Amino acid sequence: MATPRSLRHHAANPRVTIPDVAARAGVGWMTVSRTLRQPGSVAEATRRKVLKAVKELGYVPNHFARGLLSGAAPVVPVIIPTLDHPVYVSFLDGANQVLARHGYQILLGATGYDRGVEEQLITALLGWRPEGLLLAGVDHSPATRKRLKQARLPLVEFMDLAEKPLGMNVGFSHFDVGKAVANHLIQKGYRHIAYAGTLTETDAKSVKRIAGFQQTLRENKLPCKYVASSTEPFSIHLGGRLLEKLLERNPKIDAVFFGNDDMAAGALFSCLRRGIRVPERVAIIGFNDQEIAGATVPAISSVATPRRKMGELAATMLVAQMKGEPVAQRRVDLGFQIIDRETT
Amino acid sequence: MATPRSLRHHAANPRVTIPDVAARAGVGWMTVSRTLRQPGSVAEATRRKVLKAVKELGYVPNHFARGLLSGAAPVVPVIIPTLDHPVYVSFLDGANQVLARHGYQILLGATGYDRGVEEQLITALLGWRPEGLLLAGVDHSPATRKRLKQARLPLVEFMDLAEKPLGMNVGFSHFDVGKAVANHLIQKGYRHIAYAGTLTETDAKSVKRIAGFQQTLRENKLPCKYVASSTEPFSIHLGGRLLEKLLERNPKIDAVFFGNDDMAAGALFSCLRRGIRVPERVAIIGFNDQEIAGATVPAISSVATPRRKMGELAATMLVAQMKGEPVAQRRVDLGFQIIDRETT
DNA sequence: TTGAAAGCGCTAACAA
DNA sequence: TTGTTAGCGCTTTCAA
Repeated sequence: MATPRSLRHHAANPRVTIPDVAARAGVGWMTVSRTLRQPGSVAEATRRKVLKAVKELGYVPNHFARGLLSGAAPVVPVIIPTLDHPVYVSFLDGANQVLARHGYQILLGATGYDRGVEEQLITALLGWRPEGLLLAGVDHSPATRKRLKQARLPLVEFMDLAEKPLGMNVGFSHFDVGKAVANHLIQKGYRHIAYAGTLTETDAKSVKRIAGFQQTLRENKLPCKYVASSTEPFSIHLGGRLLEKLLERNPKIDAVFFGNDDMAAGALFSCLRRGIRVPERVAIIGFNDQEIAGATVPAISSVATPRRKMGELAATMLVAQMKGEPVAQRRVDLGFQIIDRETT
Repeated sequence: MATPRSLRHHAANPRVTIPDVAARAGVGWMTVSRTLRQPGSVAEATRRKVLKAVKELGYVPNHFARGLLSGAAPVVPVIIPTLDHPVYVSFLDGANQVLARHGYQILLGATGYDRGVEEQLITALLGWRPEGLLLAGVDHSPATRKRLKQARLPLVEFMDLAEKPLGMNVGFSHFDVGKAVANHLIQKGYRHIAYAGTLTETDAKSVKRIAGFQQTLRENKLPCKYVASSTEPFSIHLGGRLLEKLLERNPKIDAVFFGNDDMAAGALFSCLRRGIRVPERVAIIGFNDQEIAGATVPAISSVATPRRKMGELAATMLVAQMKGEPVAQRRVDLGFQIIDRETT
């Protein structure tokens, strides 16, 4: 019986298989397979013939057949909310470096900050029987948690810290970031401190950052209700608009913590254009310490977060566990660092 | 015979299979398969039992088995030089949106601008029998070209324009960008015009851009040898250093075309810090029109390139061909646009 | 050093 | 409406 037509989505490539190579090389079926896997156990002349045929025909081993036998594929899904944020891209890049070096391929999944999508994505991706999984964030739907537990595969949650990680965990505490930034600004003498950002209610990490931030303000008897947020994706320009809105509504505001450096930079540029002095009139601090923060004039204060390193470490830990090696620490707090520059 | 142990890389998840589900649901083998594929052809009660078992066991269909039957997988490798460049990330994001919507998964490949790596990557990725392929650039090694021709699968080369594309092609002419920028600067009255960037000899697109740029200068009897380049990855700070080097070596230089906006911004910031007037003392123009270009004070002139749209279009064309639909235009020139702002 | 046979999980055809 | 059979491409074991 030929391949069922209904599954043949399209007139495809001439699927070269081992028998094809064998025919071409004038050798037996198994000889080809063996030449490819254990070249040593095949006569020199035979091997040369086989390799020649492989090359001529452009034979590429079919991962499906292998995967079906082994029950697992050298792929690692990386699930992030969006590619439209340099932080996740840096993570991805770091992880890719390490995974590629170990022969793993990345399957990309972007959830758009939607838990439903995350759930579907994970289910679909699990169908590839990946050896491991890299998952952004530590707050997932119950269904997702259950699925992941059932799958029982090596996995690393990253970008945030979990009390009870599903598998391994690499990140830092966003709540602590909020606290640290608030304390920093208070120490510097600011008293009317605002937060500006996006996804202030959707993204668990933002929520935690804001919670730590506001709690600290409250503990210091300072107003903590100055918040500007937007449902549109963050951008440099949005930062400017958010700052303008904030100052308009509450002229007393003297410092603003932005959800990331792009928005902080936009706020700074807006001030530059409108002649608002930074930090004299209003202080600005960003988040993530992207390169732009250290480059502007004046340079923007920020919070350094180790995202590339996080990617490398998460991948390294995952690889170790996939290979069955012991992993010393299953939960790593990478910390963060406040970078005090010219805008605070 | 059990699964061969040597292929079992590790103690893995308890691979739930259709027979497992069938046993749990107390129904036959095929009934489960059918419930999943054609729910209509199964009795209501049976179906409920099956779905219940599927849920309880956390069954996920094994893509390998399907792939083995159909000979192709709903995955699309996207091969780019690096994730460390916003342009490729935007493309990736655009492509991912479209591909995800059509049920395709992205397999990520980063070549690091290395043709050898590109070749290996493509070979490995072809083993997944992807239905299609997205490939950055149009300049590939002969071996790569041959492999791709043999594979005979739908593919789109993007980011640049090819005379003779391997498959489909979406991009714009980097040579023309170079010409246009040179003409623009000449028209504005600049006479000592430099290029600054990275990968000036490695990346075919840079090479073409510079060629068009220098040819135009030459045609206008202007010096065309002012070039500053670096082998390190581009960055905002590098832009500053490159500009400083250029002005030091050739004080006559009155305009610089940067290989991207990050470097242009770095150059601008450097000028701001050192009190060099832009554009009076030196004009600056970037490339790609990233958001930063329009946001700085003064705003940076640049060349707008349609990278997200390119990703969406490339993916759309690919999907069409993968589904066997006709594709009107197999080679699309998306063009570019010079954005004249305050730095030129 | 090479060949033969079995089976990984699933689905399409056919039969009941 | 459900069960049976065969086979996708490959690797492993066992036999020659």
